[in-house]
Parts: sequence; structure tokens; C-alpha cells
Amino acid sequence: MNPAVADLARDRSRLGRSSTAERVADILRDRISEGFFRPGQRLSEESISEALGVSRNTLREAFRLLGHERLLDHRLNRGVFVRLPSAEDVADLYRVRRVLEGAAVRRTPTPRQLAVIKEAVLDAERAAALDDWQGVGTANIRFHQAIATLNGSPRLDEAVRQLLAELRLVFHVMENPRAFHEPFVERNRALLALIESGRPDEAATYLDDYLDHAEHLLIRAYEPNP
Amino acid sequence: MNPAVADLARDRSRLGRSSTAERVADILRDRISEGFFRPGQRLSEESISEALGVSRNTLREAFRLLGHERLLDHRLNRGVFVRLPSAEDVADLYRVRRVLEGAAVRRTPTPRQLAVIKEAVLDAERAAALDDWQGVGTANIRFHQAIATLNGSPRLDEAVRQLLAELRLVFHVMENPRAFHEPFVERNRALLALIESGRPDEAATYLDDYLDHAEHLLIRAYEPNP
DNA sequence: ACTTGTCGAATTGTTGAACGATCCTTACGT
DNA sequence: ACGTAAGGATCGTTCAACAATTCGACAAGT
Repeated sequence: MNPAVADLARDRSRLGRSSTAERVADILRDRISEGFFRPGQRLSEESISEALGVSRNTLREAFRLLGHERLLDHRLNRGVFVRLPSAEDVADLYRVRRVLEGAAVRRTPTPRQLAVIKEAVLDAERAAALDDWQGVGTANIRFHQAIATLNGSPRLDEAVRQLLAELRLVFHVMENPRAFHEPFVERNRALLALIESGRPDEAATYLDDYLDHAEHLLIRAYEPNP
Repeated sequence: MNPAVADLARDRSRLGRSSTAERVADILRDRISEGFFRPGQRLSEESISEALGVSRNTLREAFRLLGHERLLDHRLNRGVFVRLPSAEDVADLYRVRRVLEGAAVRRTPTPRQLAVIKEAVLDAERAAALDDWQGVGTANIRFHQAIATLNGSPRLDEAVRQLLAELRLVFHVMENPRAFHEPFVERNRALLALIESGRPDEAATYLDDYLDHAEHLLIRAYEPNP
């Protein structure tokens, strides 16, 4: 086969994925992620389908997709709600993070992977300097996503992407984002240094402590405000 | 709260999840899992909706669910197909298994968890004695699912459940199930012994070799039969 | 023989309306 | 305070219709 044509094979994935339902799901996912739809809020089929100019059936297909990603909670005969994770959910999310990210930091990164991680650290530091704590949170998520890619597994990348999207729901119910995000800006850099210097065991130990700290902060933020 | 009433909480999950679309998804999932629908086969909306007595819209919601579980492949304007995993998919599935099951075997099991694992080992041995290699495959999957529960995370349990369901698709394209399943009956027992005796590092090492072996067998089975 | 253009059947993508089922609220009666 | 009944709103599901797309076949051109 023609080598120039074979190069096109990479773009093939862009062809198939663009049904209306999936595009609607993309829109809703973004809205949830940015906090436009708040956790716990109900999403009316009628009003949203009307607002987006799609039929209820198509919207329901989109809802199914997001429900499977744990961003929406589908309650029979009551409608879909933006998911509001419980304290037990938070604990489980961190259980998964310890496994997935813990395995990731034990791998030796390629220079390209390392560059992506470093860029995320820098973004967080820049946002912190501007007191943009929402931006710090976003950069933080990119940081951990970049770490997850060290596993070299598309499925694990996708799992981490969903997991962090779910975790972002938790951030939206917190009243004080600065208190939560601030301590981790410098921890990100420290973790990067351990990964970069090729000490996987120390990196893993540091990550465990990192995640413990983050989880305790979140859980504590849940108790005064159930 | 009444302790007898609290016991009912476990059945609560059965209440909500019973829309027609989800029940249809359950049926199709079982059919795919048992090989009634072969990998690569196209599932017609019209004929299946008619056969099950549900509308096309409802069936499409079910298709979305299974597509998200990677059991169906949804190609725009061409319909849904039972997923046919590629060799690269197999490699990635085993990448994930090494991470998730590797983390699991390093945990100390409760007596109850150990009992479930042991039961799966026995089931595989019983099926092997009867030359029921399909049954061995099923017991094998239960064995690894039971191992995954050692992580103590509902999300990881679900991830492993989906992962093994996807792997079962691979089994269905193999021509010789005995050659693949037979060697692992006694390996299951050996791995159980290592877990039971509280030697997590040895168990993890053994599991790595176990998964390497399984992956190589599968990949090799793919090459003569693309 | 190989590629390209065109046509038509079959299937999916999406819509809009309809109706029963279920839930929530409110009001009522005991 | 508690159980109940009525009403409205919304979801669950179906159905029919049409547009959009794919696919195979066949003709035409090189």
C-alpha cells in the first residue's frame, strides 16, 4: 500500500465519532466540568432538548453516555441529576488513584512524557501566582493525567480521565478552593523531581503521602457541609 | 435505625435499575458473553428491536450502554457490531490487568475473600475434570474477578468486570479453548497458595509471569488467524 | 483489467407527537 | 401527627415518518 496513504490511517478515528448524541454529550460534559451545572442539579429533558435544539430521544442517548461516565445520576422516573459524590465515593476515588498513579510513577518516563508533566507543573505555578485557583485545579488535573500516561495504556488513560472528571465534581461542592489546591503546587514540583531523577520507590512513597493528604483535606471539607 | 431494616439496604440497588433499556442491555450483554452473538457480527436495529418487542429508540439506548463497555462497536451510519478486539487491544488489556491485579495480590485478604477465590479455583478444577473448557474459562474469569476484589474498591471491581468481559470476546475468536485454558487451572491453585500464605511479593511475581504467559498464548493465537 | 461515476435499496440518524406510568406536592380528612 | 386522595409535572416508551448515509451493483471511461 502507498506509504503516503497509510499515514492517513491515524485520522480515521476522527471520521466516525460525530453523531448528534455524542456532540450533545460533549457539550454537557464541558458544562458539568466547568461547574455551569452544579452537582445535585436536575437536568430537565424537555428544557435542555429545547435549548439545544435536539429531540428528547437524542438527548436521552447523550444522558446514557454521561451516566456511564458517572457524571450524571439517572434515577428512574425522576430524571437525571448532576452527580454529587458521597464521602464514600471520594474514598474510593482515592483508592483507585493510589493504584493507577502509584503504578505510573514507578515507570521510567520518556523525554516527551516528562515534558508534558513539567508543563503542567509550570501551568499550576503560573495560575497560583495569579491567585487563579480554578486554574490551579485544572492544571493539577492535567498534571495527574500526564502522570497516568506513564502506564502506557490507552484504557488506563481513559479511566484516569473519567476519574479526574468525577473528582472535579467534588471540587465544585467545596467552598474554599484555595485551601485545597494551594499546598499541592509545590508538591507537584517535588514529585516531578523524584520522577525525573529516576527514584521510582521514593516517588511512589511521596505520591502515597500526597494522595493521603489530598483525601483527608477533601473528606474534612465534607463533614461540616453535608 | 432498625438493624433488620438496614439489611435491606443491599437490595436497594435492585430497585432503581430496571428501565427497559437497561434490561435490554443485560440481555444483550449475556448473549454476547456466551458467544451467541459472535465478535464482528452486526446487530440490526430493526430485527433486534422487533425480536425483543421494544422500540428502536429504547434499543439504541441499550446499544449506547454496551458501546461504553466496549462490548459493541458503534460505527456511524453503519450500525453496531459486536466488538472484535485487535492484537493491540489484547496487549492493552493485559497491561491493565498487570496494574489492577498486581495491586490486588499485594493486599492481605479477609477470610471471606479468600473463600471466594478458593471456590473459583475449585470450580475451574471441576470443569477441567469434565473437559468443559468453556466452564473452565468462566471459572477462570470468576477467579480473577475475586482477586480484584482484594483492592477493596467498587470502581476497580467494576473496571475488572468490564475488562474480563471484553477479554471474553477474545476467547470467542479462538479455535482451541482447551490449549489456552488448561495450563492455568494449576496456576490458579499455585497463585492462591502464595496469596494464602501471606507472601505478597512472590504472589505478584508469580502473577506477572502468569499474565505474560496468557498474553503470549493469546497473541500467538491471533497471528495465524487474522 | 482497473478505476471512476451513478443509481437504488437498505439501514441508520433524528425528529415530533402521543400516551401511560410514576413521582412530587398539596390539600383534605381522620 | 398521620395516612390518603387528587392533580400536575415529568419521565419512559412507542410509533411513524423523513433525511442522511452506506453499500453493492452496474455502466462507462481510460
